[in-house]
Amino acid sequence: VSEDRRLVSVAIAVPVRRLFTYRVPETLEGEIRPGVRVRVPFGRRRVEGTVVEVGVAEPETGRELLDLESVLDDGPELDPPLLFLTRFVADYYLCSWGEAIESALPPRVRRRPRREAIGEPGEPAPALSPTKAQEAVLAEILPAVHRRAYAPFLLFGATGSGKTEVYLRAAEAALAKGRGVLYLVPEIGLTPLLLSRLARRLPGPIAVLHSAMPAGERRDAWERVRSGECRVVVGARSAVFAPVPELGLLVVDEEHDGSYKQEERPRYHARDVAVVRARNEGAVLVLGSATPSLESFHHARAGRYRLLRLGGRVEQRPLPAVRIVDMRREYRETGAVRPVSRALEKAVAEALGRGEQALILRNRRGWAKALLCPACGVRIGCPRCSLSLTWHREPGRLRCHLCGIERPRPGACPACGQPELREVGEGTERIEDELRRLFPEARIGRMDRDTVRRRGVQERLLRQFDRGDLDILVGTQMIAKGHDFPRVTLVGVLSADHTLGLPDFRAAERTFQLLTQMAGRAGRGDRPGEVIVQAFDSGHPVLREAAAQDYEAFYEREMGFRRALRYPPVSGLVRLLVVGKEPSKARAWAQLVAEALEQAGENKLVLSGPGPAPVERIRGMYREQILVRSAGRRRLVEAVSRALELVERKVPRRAVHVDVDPLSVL
DNA sequence: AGCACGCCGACT
DNA sequence: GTCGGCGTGCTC
Repeated sequence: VSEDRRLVSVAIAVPVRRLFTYRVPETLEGEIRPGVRVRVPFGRRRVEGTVVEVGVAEPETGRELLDLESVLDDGPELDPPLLFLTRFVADYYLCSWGEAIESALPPRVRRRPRREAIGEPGEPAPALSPTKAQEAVLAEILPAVHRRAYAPFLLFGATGSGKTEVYLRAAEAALAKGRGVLYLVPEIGLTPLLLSRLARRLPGPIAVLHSAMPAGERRDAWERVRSGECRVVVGARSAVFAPVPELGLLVVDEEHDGSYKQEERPRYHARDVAVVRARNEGAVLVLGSATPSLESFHHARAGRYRLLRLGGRVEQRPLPAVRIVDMRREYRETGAVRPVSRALEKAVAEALGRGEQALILRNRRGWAKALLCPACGVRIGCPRCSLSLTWHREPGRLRCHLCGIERPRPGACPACGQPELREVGEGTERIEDELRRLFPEARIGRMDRDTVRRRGVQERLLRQFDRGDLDILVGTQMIAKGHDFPRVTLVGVLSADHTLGLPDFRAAERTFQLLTQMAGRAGRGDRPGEVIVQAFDSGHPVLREAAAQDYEAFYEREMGFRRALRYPPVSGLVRLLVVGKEPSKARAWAQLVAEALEQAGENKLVLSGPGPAPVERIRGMYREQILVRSAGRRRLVEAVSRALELVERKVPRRAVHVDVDPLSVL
């Protein structure tokens, strides 16, 4: 097998985990090197790809190799560190290298007008003098920035403890050393407030990278980063691939946030990619959170990250008082099922009376989760999914939250003809209505996926609430993140325990994070805050730990459970979903996949399933789930990879969905 | 992912 | 008799 300078490996964005070999025509030889984007003939079409290796062996296909068609001169090229990083993504998350590269590149656009970066246009920043706690933390981070070597930190600090100031000072230090800064935030965290704060504090223009940005703008920002014009990048998930030259500092704010995980191929976790990138490129890594993921805290405990604690709130503001209301008792004592307890009603009234604001969380949208026939027990379900339809009073339709299908509300039970259907499981619409009834004078806003569907509505709601034009804001978890409302002194959480019952190993972790985040919303101004948590299972330890804001108690107890059941972070986890239109086919294929896993894992893997996924059917497709666990994550992924090769001929490729390190197994 | 081939049901 | 449904297979 001889190598030939004129043969190259090309990565193409198809879900086939292999590379394709092409011949380089003499005319293009000078331009070809790894990372270059090319156009190639591929089957009956022509596609774009990326040269990943020059001088490779001829593959053993009897046929003549095809020529590269052209080099995309306007296309970007990836530098070696980024090529290496995308290769890691492909190997670890089991996608093709081409798919990984595709998700790292900005969108291709034709003509693009230059747009302005977020520059220095604002007045220079009032550099706050750091608190004692911030100084102590910076005393660890800054020397690492000067050393110019990989150094990972977990910055553990409550909401309002001043993490951003720490990031800013670390960024200043990195920039002063001539190195670039990559600052990742969750989807929702890219607020104008944060951007202006960064722009006013850091020298030079800042690039913003976010997949919701128009293609042209994203492309411009990307070019500015690659050219070195912008040495600070702020962005969401995909910005982890920003082509920052000489990366010195990588910040992952709110590292526990689920939006860092991409829920489509390639299913990468930007935080975990960030860790690999920082290590590869010798950068300082700062993961920040008030409620670290169990993964990150576990790594810190094991000494893989340096744990830095940032103590109490700045300006010595007290933590809010958290009260848990037992809704079973409430029901016994009042004899009525009211979504708002007497205690919460009283507290809202008092807050409004003082001219203060209330934030009410109900993590479920719509009016009623389901319509139930009281005579025969039938529930109106989605025709394509194994899930009930949610009643939305606005616009007066039943809607499936999984597939989006809409139905009119039947006048009577479709099974027995009983005319009255009962509404069960109240959502934000219903809560808003209830609050309007209880507080007819109050100005009430609702923020959930239904009300913010139109562009700009979310910003408007937040602005109104911030200005004091609203007294109460009701909403789903989107009200929990990233906003600082100084006039909020009361936070109410309804059915705080409903997510605890989900058949998902991260249910408790997510509930704890949400409650802690919500508690952090109360009393950020000079007035103390109050949090009222309503729950049926009011004695649940997660609620008590969240009420006490005791992360470490939660961590220790939850780790006991993860250890016992061998769930992450104690063990690596891969989820395979085998999907088929017919349940018998899905089952048979899943069985074959499971057998291949046993074989490829040499019986060292722990398998759960195959069995029906918790949501058995979505969009008419039956879903069989297999969970695979093993102590060594890399070994686990390799075994899954081998198993997939083993079933290549027996199970249709499209039927198998693989999720490495899934956030949820629902 | 595309894109083609190929084999079974309702139409001009 | 054809149009077209989507299962299966391949892409240097």
